[in-house]
Parts: sequence; C-alpha cells; structure tokens
Amino acid sequence: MTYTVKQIARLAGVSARTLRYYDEIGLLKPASLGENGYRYYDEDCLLRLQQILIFRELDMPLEQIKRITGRRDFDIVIALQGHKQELRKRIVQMERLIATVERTIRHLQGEEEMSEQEMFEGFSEEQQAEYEKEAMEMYDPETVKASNARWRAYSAAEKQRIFDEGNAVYKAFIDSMPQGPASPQAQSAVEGWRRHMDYFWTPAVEQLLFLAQGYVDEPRFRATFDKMHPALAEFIRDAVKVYVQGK
Amino acid sequence: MTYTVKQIARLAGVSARTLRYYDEIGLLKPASLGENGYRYYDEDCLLRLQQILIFRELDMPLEQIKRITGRRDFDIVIALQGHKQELRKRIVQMERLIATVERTIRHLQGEEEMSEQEMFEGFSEEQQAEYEKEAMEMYDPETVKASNARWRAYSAAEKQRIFDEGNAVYKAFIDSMPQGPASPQAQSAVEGWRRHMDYFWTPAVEQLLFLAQGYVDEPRFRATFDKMHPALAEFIRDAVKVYVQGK
DNA sequence: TATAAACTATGACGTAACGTTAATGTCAAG
DNA sequence: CTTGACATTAACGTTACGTCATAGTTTATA
Repeated sequence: MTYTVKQIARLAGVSARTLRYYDEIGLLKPASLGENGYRYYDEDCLLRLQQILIFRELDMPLEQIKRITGRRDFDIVIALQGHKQELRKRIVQMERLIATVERTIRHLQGEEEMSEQEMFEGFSEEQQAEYEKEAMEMYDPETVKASNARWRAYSAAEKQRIFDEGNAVYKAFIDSMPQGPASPQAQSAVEGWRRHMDYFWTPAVEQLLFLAQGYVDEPRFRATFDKMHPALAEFIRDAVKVYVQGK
Repeated sequence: MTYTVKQIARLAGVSARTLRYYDEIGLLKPASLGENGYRYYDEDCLLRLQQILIFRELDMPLEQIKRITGRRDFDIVIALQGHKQELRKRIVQMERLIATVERTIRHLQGEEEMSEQEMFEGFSEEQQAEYEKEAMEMYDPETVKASNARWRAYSAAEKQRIFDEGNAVYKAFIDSMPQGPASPQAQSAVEGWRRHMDYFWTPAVEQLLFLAQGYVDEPRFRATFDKMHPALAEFIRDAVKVYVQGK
C-alpha cells in the first residue's frame, strides 16, 4: 500500500511540512516519486517514521537520528529494545521530578526542610553533567569550547547513558577498593574512567593525574565522591597515579 | 542569601545565557541589580525558576509560562499540584509508547499483527487533535488558519487537557442518552460540547448543526464515535438539533 | 600592590526544526 | 468543464537559546 503525504501525516500525527522537511534533509525519503512530482510512501516508510518519532520523543537531534538509522548495521529490533530502556529511564526521571514537586509542596506548607540543591532534583542529569564539565575547565580552559560542542551534540538519551556510565565507572572503583589501587581491578576501573572522559575531553596521560588530584582537593568534587564512599576520591587519585606511572 | 548568575545556573542546571535571556524577556528578573551591573538572585528567584523549569519540562512556551506565573492570582502550591497531574499524564503517555514499542517488536518478530494506526499509538494525543481539526476544515476552510494558530499556541499540557475534556464531553452525551436528546442533561452536554469547540473555533449557532451532521455522515468521525457508543453520533446530532432550534 | 584568572555585562550573529504564506501544477468528483 | 482538495517548491518567520567578541569587575595569590 502507498500513502500520499497527507495520508501518512494523518496516520503519524505529524504535519506535511515535517514530512517535506524530512525528505529534504534525507531523513525520510519517500518510497517513490510520481510523474506528477508527488511523494509516495510505503509500509517501510511507516516503520521508519515510527523510529524517527520515537527518537524525536527522546530528544535526539534529527541529524543524529539520520546517522543512526541510516547505518548499514542499524537493527530495528535492537533499536526498539533501546527505545524501551530509554523511555523507562525517562519515566524514572519524571518520577523523581514528581517527588521534587511533592517535596516542594510540603516545604511551602512548612512541613519539611528543603535545600537549594534538592529544589532541582529530577533535573540532576544536567546538573551532574555540569560538574563533569567543570572538572575539565579546571585543567584546560581551551577544552571548554570543545567539550561544550561535544556535550551539545549528545542527545538527552545519550547524556543519560553517559551519566549512568559515569556512575558505573565510580562503582567499579568502589568495588576494587579491597584489592588496592594497584590491583588489576582498580587499573581496569581507571581504563574505564579514562574512556568515560572521552565524552567530554580526550586527556593526555599527563593530565589524568591532575584531574584525579582535583577530585581530592576540590571541595565540591570531594563532596560528590564522599557521598559515594568516604575514601573514594583518594582511591581514584592513587589508582590513577599507578596507572600514569605505568605509561 | 543571594546568588550570582553562575551560582544559580549551576544549582538549576541551566546556562547563564538562559538566565540572561529569561531576564531579557521578563520571565525571571533578578532580585536586584548591583552597582556593577551584575544580576543578583535570591531564594524567591530559586523557587520561581523551579516553576519555570517544570513548565518548560511540560513543553509550555516561555511566553505562556510568563503569563501564567506572572498573574496576581498565581498560587504556587496549586500550580505544583497541577504539575504533578501533568507529569503523571506524561508517564501514562510514555507507558503507552512503551506498549507500542513492545508491540512493534512482537510484530517484527512475526508474533502479532499490527495495524498502521496502532504503529503510532502513544502519539495519539496529536492524532486525535488532527481529527478534531479536520472537523473544522470540513465546514469552514477559513477557520483552518485560525485554528492552526490557536492550536499551536496551546502547550502540550493544555492539549492533553483539551483532549481529556473532549472525552468528558462525549461521555456526558452518552450518560444523557437514556433521558433523550431534548433532556436538560443532553442540552447541558451540548453546551459543554460547544464550549469545547472554542479551543479550535468559535462556531456560530448555525454551524453547529452542520458539524453535528458531519459526525453522522463522515465515515471517519462516525467510526470514532461508534467506538464510544453505537448510537452516539446520531444522538449528538439530535441533541444539537434541539439546541439550535431553541436559539 | 600588581597580576591573572574567573566572573560579569551587552551586542550580535547563528542554529534546529519546523510553521506559514505565496504561487502554481495535479487529482477527483459533480 | 469547474471546483475544491491535494500536491509541489520557494522563502520568510519563529522560539529558545548557543556562541563569540569586547570590555568592565571581582577574587585570590604572589
């Protein structure tokens, strides 16, 4: 079955303008072009449009959607599984936002204390990213611009993934603490940490220790890590030290 | 306590540029301006910014956020209660989207049939609005432009509310069916239905019957109403007929 | 006290993702 | 054949900032 612009627009709840724009940028090409110049879409286009709309719902920029869905190895089922995960994360985030709203209500009614940080819980994905970015600023102001451009290029979905990965990286450090900073586990965690940094900045080996030292010395970062484990900041510093000496 | 631009930006996870823009458009004015020209914010600004960010999360345009939060009768606690409701609706919508994703997976794996409409379930808020808009196009093409502008001015939150109100309007019709189209209940439902139309178009009395007749004659709308109740389309037409004759 | 880095301001240009309008060709039904 | 619906391309406008340039102010350190 084929669909004209209006038909597919109605089915999907988008405008004809959107479809023409998507054609123009190469995101969703029609299945065929009639002799009259009309666009005609088919079932494959329907399915592809669905993918696009889900990615869009997850705030991914169109150019990036185009790159991902256009890859030869793009697998729809795997993508759909990923969408599911991301949508669930969104729900979790919204539930945290609801919790913040509820807490604000109780605060305004005098029933509960609330710190200025807690007022913005649920938006913390961006807040956490701000902290990571500031770590970069501390050591190389020239990377700020680069990191901004990099960070902005990531979709909200990817930001969430990066954020979660960051938590996993720090957890790996905590798990390796009994074995000591020179242990293979800790050194593996350093490798993971270094790869994690690549989302923001690609530090030279020499810079890694500066950064890790900043985790210890800078009260704000210290506070962040102390919340995870009281000795984490020093441990990271020590593990990175071993790592750097081995390079 | 007072905050400079960077301090409040960090707390809230927004950019300084955003704060300056919000000042510029009058959405969030600083508490004071120093002799140095610097903006200084206070706790009230923190709270207001939180409100703004929640509205923003609910896709409300900034101008509208400004109008709502700037009203003399704006009550934060009531607004927060409303935010909670809207966020919950969002969660419901996302869960529907997840169900669509899951269903698509099963469909692609050959385990289940899926219609072209079902592929876009979870986005149906916009789809339903498309149907309502098309009702208007049928009777007065000149209103299309007006209704487009109107519709667009509504936030996603308001669209959802309008959508839900539409469902309530049709339910009122169904509930009044045992009393007949001329009954006070049915006529009250017509009043509600007419008010509901105001979101898209302000029809003259004469046009109401044309519209109601279209519910009966046009297969697509007929199908929509038949899904709610087999005799609903005719009932609405009859009730509107009584209504119009009484005007 | 001087200096450098961080922070602040304003001005201005650019951008993503369309919405809207104009002009004009095509299709379908009466 | 006529008319309304649908299609096209072109082009301008909109929202909500991001980015960069320029220059003043603040803060911490030597």
